[in-house]
Formats: sequence, C-alpha cells, structure tokens
Amino acid sequence: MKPLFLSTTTTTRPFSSSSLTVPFSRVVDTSSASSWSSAIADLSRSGHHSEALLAFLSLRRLSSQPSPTPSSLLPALSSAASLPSLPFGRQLHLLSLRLGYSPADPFISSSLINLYSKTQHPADAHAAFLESPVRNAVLYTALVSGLVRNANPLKALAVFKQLISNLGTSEIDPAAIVSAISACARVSGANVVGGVHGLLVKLGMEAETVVGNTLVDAYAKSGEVGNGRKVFDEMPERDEVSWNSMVAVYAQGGKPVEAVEVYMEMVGRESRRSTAVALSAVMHACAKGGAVQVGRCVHNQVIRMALEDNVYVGTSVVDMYCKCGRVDAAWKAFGRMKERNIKTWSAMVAGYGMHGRGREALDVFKQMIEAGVRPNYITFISVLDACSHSGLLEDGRRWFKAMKQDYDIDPGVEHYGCMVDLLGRAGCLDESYGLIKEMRLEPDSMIWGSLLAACRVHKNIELGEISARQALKLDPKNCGFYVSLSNIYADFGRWKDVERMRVLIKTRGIMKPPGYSLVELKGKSHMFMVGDRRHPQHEEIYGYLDKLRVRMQELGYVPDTGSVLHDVEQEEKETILRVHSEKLAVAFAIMSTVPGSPILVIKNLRVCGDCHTAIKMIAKLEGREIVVRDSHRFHHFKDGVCSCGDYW
DNA sequence: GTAGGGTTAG
Repeated sequence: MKPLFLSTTTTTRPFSSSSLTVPFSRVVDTSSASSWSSAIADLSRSGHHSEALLAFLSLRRLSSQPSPTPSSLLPALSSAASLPSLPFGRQLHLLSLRLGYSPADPFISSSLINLYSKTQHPADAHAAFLESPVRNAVLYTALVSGLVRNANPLKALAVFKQLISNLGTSEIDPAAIVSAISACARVSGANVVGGVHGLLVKLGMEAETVVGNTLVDAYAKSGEVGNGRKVFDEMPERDEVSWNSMVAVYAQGGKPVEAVEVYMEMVGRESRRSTAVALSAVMHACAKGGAVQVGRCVHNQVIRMALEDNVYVGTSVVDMYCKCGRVDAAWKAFGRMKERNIKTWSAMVAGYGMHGRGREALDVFKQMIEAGVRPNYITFISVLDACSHSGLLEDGRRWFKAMKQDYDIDPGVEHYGCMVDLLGRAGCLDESYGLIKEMRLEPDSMIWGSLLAACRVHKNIELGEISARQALKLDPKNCGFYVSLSNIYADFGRWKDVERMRVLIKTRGIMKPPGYSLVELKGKSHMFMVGDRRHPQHEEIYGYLDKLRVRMQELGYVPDTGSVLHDVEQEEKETILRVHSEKLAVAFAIMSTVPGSPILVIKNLRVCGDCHTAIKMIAKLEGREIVVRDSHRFHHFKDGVCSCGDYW
C-alpha cells in the first residue's frame, strides 16, 4: 500500500496557448477509493482536464482497486467533455455501461449529453437523453444547451418547452433559463428573447448575474442592442463577463466609440481590472469600425499591460491593423509576437490578401507551413481569397488542388466561391462555370453572383443570364444581381431588357440596403449616407465636391450612371452619383486633414463603379493616397490607379 | 459526493 505522490509540474494544456504551472500536488493514497476520486475531482474542478484524465488512467493502472465508481468516473467524464475529447469520452461511456452506471445514473447521463454535444455528436447526445430513466431539469438543460451548440436553437426551444410541460416551472433554475435564453438569441422572430425574459422575471431570477449576462448578449444578437444595454444598466451586480459582454456587443455592432466608452467606464469609474478579453473585444470593435486612431491607443494600452505576447490579444492587434488599412503595421506587430497560432497566421494571410498583396500573402502562408502550423479550412479561404484579389491564377489553381490532395480538406462553398471569382476575373468563364457544375455542394447565390460579375467584365450575355437566373433563384431580394444583369444588357445596347430589369426591381419591391461610409477624425467616427446633409460641415463638403468635379471633368471624367437603380431621369441619376456616401466621406477627409496625408474610408457596401473612377482621379488631383475598405476588400487609390486593378 | 446542466471574448 504504497502512497503515490501525484504531482503535475509545468505542463501545456491542449487547446490553450499558454503553458502554466499546475498548482496541484498532493499525496494520493492509491488504496483508498475516496482519495483517488477526490484527486481526480479536484483536477477536473480546477480546469486541469488532461491531468484529470491522466490521473484517472494512471491511477487505474497502478491501483489495486477493482473498478472505478461514479465518483471518479464522473469527474473524468466531465473533463473529457470539457477538453473536449471524444475518444476518452467514448472509453468512459463504455466503461460506465459495462459497470452498470449508465444509463441508470442521471449524473453520468447529463455528462454524456454534454460530452456528445461538445464533440458535435448531437444524435448521440439525444440518445443519452432518451435512454435515461430519469428526466430531471439538469438533463433537459444539458440537452437544450447542446442543441444550441450544435446549431439547432429551434429544437432547443422545443425541448425547453417540454421541460416546462413535463416538470413545471418550479423546476426551472438559472442554469435552465440561461440555456433557454441563449437558444432564443439564435432564433429569428419578433420578441423571442422578450418571452423568456418575461418568464424569468415571473420566476424572480432577474437579479442573477449570469442570467443578466446572457440576456445582454441575447438581445444584442437579436439586433436589440438598446434592450441589452437596459438589462446591463439595471443589473444589481456585474462581473467580468457582464462588462466584457457589453463591450463585445458594441464590437459586433461595429461601434468602436461605444465599445471604448464601456471599457473606459469599466477601468475608470468601476476601477475594474482590464483584461485580455476586454482588450481583444475593444480591438475587434476598432477593426470593424475602421477606427485606427482609437485602435492605436488600445494597442498602446496592450503594450503597457505587457499583453502583446498574449496570442489572442496579439492576433486581434494584427487583425485590427489589417482591417484599418495599415497592413504594414500589422506585419510589424505580427513579427514581434512570440507565439502565433493558426488564427494569427490566417489573419496575416487574409490581411495581405484583402489589400491585394497576394504575393506577400502566399509568402506568409508558406512561412506558416515551414513553421509547422498545419493550415485548416479557414486558412485556405484566406489563401484562395488572396489569390482571387490579386489575380494569381496559377497559384490559386495549385492551392485549390493541394488543399484536398495534401491536406485532406474538402473544399467548401467559400473555397469554390474564391475559385469562381479567380477564374472569372481571368476570363476563364467556361472553366469557372464548369467548376460550379462539378461541385458536390449546392452553390450559393454569391458563387453565381461572382460568375455574373465576371460575365459583365468579359461581356458574356448568355452565361450572364444563366448566372443571374440561378443567383436570383437563391436570393431574389439581392438588387446587385438585377443591376449586374441590367449592366450587361446595357453594354450590348439591349435597352428593352434594361427597361425590363428596371420594372422588375420596382414591382418586386427590391431595396438596396442603405450605404454608408465612415471616416475617423481625431478619434471620432463621422458617418455619411447618400446625399447626407446632417453633417455640420455639409455646405463646405458639397461645395468642395463641386469644385473637384470640374477639375475631374477636365481630366475626362464622365459620370457612370449604370449603378443607379432609381426610376429617374439621367440628369437626376448624375445628381445621386455626385452625393454617394464614399464621395462625401473622401471630400470631408481631404478637407479636414493635412495635405499629403493618407485617407481611410470604410464603406459597408461595395464601392460603386462611378465612385471608383472618381476616387482614382481625386487621388491623382490631390496627390493623396486614398484607402477605401468596402464590404469585399481594400482599394488603395494612388496616382490615378487602384490596387484592385479595376476588378472587384 | 458543495457529484451532473448555464453566460462573454479572441
């Protein structure tokens, strides 16, 4: 009966970036079952899941104990679920079946539901639920959250309703309500979150911090940021997660100013600790809103707190600079990082890619492979996207083939989308069409849209009609498809068809989502919509644009009214073009900054053809580098040309 | 057996 000294020193946890010292060492009496199981439970509870599993295995091997009991099996199973590790979990499942603990023991059953949900085996999770002779609230809750995790929120809500009808509302506790709220957050429809909110108020759970946290996120996910903020403001107590969620909500909504405000309130008035999570979230907000000045301040804070080496924070810094048009600053930050994971590398590849610097993107990608990091599904999207933005036809073909052959990754719609775009751009329309036809997956509307756009550039009316028909079948409300087809007809002088498209757009009530452009000035974001006159300096902006237009016309500028949808006269179309949001933003930025300094404009939609031509000229006339981020990529306008090579 | 199920971020 030799006691075993079980000590775990420095070890690296799988799926975690930092190596850490496990604060665990104790004497385990291997002859005592309770000492054995409490050691495993301690490890599992403190989050040292691989160590818990190792302890379970090694102690089983060393021990004279006949067979494990639920008190050691259970924490091991819960660690297997947390990692998550399907092989370990299955082994433990089989063991508990053999020993008769499963399916009889509801504690084991709930852990099994959790395990199979986390390893994306929802059918097995459901089976574990059905096999259990006991159906208590914990089992229901495990199933509800598991279904949410596996992208089935509707079924999750149905299971939650079963809970209520079978067990009554008295069985509902905060954990149950939290999983129900997170299901609601992912179901579209009016007031879904509000329904469960009402229920939990009736049950007197609104003061629970976790419940409030989940509600904040749920309202935000359903587009009701205001309601989320209200819940946040009324919470009696807020923890770290509450604050981080509120920052994240604004980040996801692309509101860097509000995100920073909440962050400042957290570290200022509330004098809470700033954390890596909070800083990544704020950085994410800056990336989304193109707020490079604020982003730089946040970056300074990251440096001050010595958090640059944190791989998550470092990656969000890289991503922020890329998305704010400063890909060289991103590269510098990338170079300083001591540790890089797959997301870090992919962010850098994507960063170069969206700036049209495909060669550099591929170089980084090759360095990544040399560094021994295995590319995944996402990485290949970045790689192929980079090829398509730079027209690297041969590289694109090569890596598209290699992803399946060398890395055994089946191409998804995103990869096909990049290839269709790349081939189409290069004028290989038949090959592009052929690729769509040989896809095993259902092509989405974006893929057909890419081919449609290529058909316009390379003037192929037959294939254009085919593509448009398919695209519109999948997404009949997307006005871009109507416009592209109409443009093709216009290029061929088929004015009757152009008119037919115009009528179609009108009768089907197709609306273009409102376009807006953002410019950051002294840390403040200025937003412009088409024909916006809300800006205090709008008189000056319009006056300046008028003067610019005269100079542009001297250079041969002719308005391209093709992308104006409205049912109006030619003259009026030109007026609309004149006040497109990106033109207003560019004019405002030039007026407000020192001559010669670069300009960044963030646009929510794709930049229109006329604006693209106009901004090229403005860049030349004003001797400025104008960088525009549209919904698709970056455009660097300089000396009258654009980095996209006029294909976007 | 404070045994199992619950929220945020990258």
